[in-house]
Amino acid sequence: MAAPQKTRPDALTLEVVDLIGTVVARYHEEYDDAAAEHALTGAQARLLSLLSLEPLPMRRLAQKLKCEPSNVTGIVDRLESRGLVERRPDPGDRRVKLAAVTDEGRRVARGLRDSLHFAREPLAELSRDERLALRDLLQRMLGTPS
Amino acid sequence: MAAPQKTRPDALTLEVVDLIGTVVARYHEEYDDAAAEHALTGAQARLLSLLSLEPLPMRRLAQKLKCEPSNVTGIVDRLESRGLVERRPDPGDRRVKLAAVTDEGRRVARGLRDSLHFAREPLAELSRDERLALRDLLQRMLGTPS
DNA sequence: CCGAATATTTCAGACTGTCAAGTAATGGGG
DNA sequence: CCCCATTACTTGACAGTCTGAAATATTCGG
Repeated sequence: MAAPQKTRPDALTLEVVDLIGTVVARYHEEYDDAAAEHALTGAQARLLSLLSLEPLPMRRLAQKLKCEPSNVTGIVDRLESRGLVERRPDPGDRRVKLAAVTDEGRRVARGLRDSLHFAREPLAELSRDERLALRDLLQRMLGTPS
Repeated sequence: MAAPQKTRPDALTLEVVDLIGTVVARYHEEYDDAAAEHALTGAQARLLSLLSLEPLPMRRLAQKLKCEPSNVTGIVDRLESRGLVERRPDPGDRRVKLAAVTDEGRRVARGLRDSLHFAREPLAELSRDERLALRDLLQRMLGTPS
């Protein structure tokens, strides 16, 4: 794993990498479209989706979104000003602010998830067996513990 | 509008969608890291890679990057100020400006491509047969005509 | 030759992101 | 108990990406 062997990837690998690039592009396209339908940016949609599962401290949000906490402040500000998210004190630690979806935010998050599920359905092209095979291949590729 | 049938996706489909989300996240992470190694942003790296194949009019660049032409102006400006890209007149149409990589830009683009090929090697986990299977599944999923 | 269409740029504005500095609260050691 | 290093969050300044509208130059059909 350590020593980086810069061997030229073969044609097949390049082809697969290219296909993954296409998947990534399409995924984004559809994600951003779904977000835009609800007047959200991509970052706002991701944050809202995270919060729809459970309230989180700002710091945890930053970790999950892989960005600086100061950035999260702005995104939560914008969602809060639209009434989709609210800040609450953490009863256990007064330094902490918990971001939580409002009822309206939950509604929007649900709509977003539905658009996404429907939009992401290039998978409909595949049979159940093929989806199983694809799942296993992706898991192996990602080094998922099976 | 083609009436959207909002059938609930089954658990397997959700699982695959989730895996694809993970792939997308990892792809980005590695792409941005590779770009950062060369002091480029993601957008600059994408544009430079496009141009390393052939010079393109600003208009075409905007189409390929799926953004407004006015946006491309700024990205090319920044690359040009670093000597990685240059603007040339189009001999056939004086309205058009062709963006082209410089020698230095070509070098950086090559370095970028190499980092990427190496970085994107979660595929190394897969055997040749598995990569073949993955390629076919992705092609079917994307409905590739080619 | 004129006017519509096209290619690019410029500008204003919104959002995402970084970093550095500031405020508030926590908690452990003297 | 109090101090102070640490932690959580916010603020402000700045860079980059993106959009949309307006300005300029050029092309091209009639």
